[in-house]
Amino acid sequence: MAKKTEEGITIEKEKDIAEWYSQVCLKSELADYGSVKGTMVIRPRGYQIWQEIQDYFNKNIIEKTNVENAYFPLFVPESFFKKESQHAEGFQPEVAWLDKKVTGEGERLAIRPTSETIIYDSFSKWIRSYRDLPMKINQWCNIVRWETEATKLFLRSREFLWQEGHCAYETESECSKETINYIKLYEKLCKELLAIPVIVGQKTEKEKFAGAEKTYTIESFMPDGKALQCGTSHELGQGFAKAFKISFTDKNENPEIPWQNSWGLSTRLIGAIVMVHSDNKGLVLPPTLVKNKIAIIPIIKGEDKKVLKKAKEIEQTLKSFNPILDDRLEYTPGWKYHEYELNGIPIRIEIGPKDLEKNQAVVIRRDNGQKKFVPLKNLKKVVEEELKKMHKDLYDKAEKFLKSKIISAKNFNDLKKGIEERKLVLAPFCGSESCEDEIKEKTKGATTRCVPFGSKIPKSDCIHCKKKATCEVYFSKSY
RNA sequence: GGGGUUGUGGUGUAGCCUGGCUAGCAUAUGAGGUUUGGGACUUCAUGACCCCGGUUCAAAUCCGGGCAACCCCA
Repeated sequence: MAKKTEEGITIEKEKDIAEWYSQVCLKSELADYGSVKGTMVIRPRGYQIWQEIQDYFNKNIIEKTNVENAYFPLFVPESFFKKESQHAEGFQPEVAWLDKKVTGEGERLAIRPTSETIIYDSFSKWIRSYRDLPMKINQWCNIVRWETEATKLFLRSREFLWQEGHCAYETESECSKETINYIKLYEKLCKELLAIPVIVGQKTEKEKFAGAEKTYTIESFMPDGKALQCGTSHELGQGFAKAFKISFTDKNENPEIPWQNSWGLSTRLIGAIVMVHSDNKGLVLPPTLVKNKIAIIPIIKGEDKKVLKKAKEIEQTLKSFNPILDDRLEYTPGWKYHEYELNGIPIRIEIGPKDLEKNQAVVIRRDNGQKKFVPLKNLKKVVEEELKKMHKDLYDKAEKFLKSKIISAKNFNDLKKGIEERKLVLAPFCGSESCEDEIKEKTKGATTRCVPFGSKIPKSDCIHCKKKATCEVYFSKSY
């Protein structure tokens, strides 16, 4: 049973989204601030969402693509870390180190900002023959990236939870194909489980993962006009394999180097869900993510026991939705409505004396407040339908929003104006890192999000430097 | 990286400028009573000045340092 909360959300999403976001996360009891700067406590309600994501992931991605879950150590020796130079350089600014004084050993230890290095050290011992390939490993773990900038619950914290998949293949083509497949599976997860539409594409040279040849990404767009990277899949080529001396003997007894990819998504997704779906009453969640999909609220008058009896019958009928029957007498129905709205319970069912007479119950949807008077015999069917509809409606609404924010830029002014208006701007681009830096500076913070899948090489010139464009890329501000 | 704002019971705040009584209010929490179709009422109880130092007869208030949070800009 939910505990009493002080009050609801006191600021509107439209007025101050940063404050609103914090309030929703804290007051709906998804998370709390940790005592150490930049850390967060994921509370049971938040962790439950993470578990739903894990369940979906293990069932639909890990099992179906023959990946095995495992666990690797938290600490990465500095010597491992330095083996792949681009990787080391890229992550260097945000790694937290354990000093030699602490370790008592000859070298510092990094607290993993990602686990390529320590996992590939194991791969070098485990991979001997083509018969060992493909090797496909995933781990669920925590990660530390010592951000110095302002942090935000779920979206940017120094420690977070994620999964990281690491695979090694015999051939480049198999590796490429699978790298793309994983990003598409992430897209599917966002749609089916989170009701969040994303743009799938490839990162530019500047934005790709340190040490990767190609990085694919899914990008969602937040109501405040900032993009949020929701998951990535990296084609690593043979760089790490060479650095970690991973090799195998092929069918013809020749020594070969395997091709690798890695892919991950994190608790950041929980932040995306809050941002995209929730409203001024509090949390709104796609029903798939919620264990207790229904709150049943009996309206009890005096000594009358009939209503409560009926409410208990309804509880039994709807058992598969794990309903909460809130028969507490110390709170008024109105109070309970607010409480379950704040906490994002998808459907509320009210049953009172008036309903008893008509043999019905009142079904209210959390996302749109829609109220339906439903004959008791149809209750289960209606609830089932509404839950399904709710998921679709949430997705459709978010997709409509996303589409409304996308514009195409023909010249640099369009781009600048679009960024000022907090849009997601598609523009022809040369692909150079320095050009990207200059655009960021001139637009006050626009970065490239991705080159969307299926886009063609434009015939026009780069929106900024006027050299020949090599791709069409989305620009926006981002988290 | 640069700038700004703010730290008072569990939570949100008043008081600070102009130092001085028992640190006020709301909400939450515990116990009791009355209630129950959109955050009911009531009685009693519990509970706070971020940390360290300085000035002073006297510091929540003034000064210095630290720590933390939030916001804006790069």
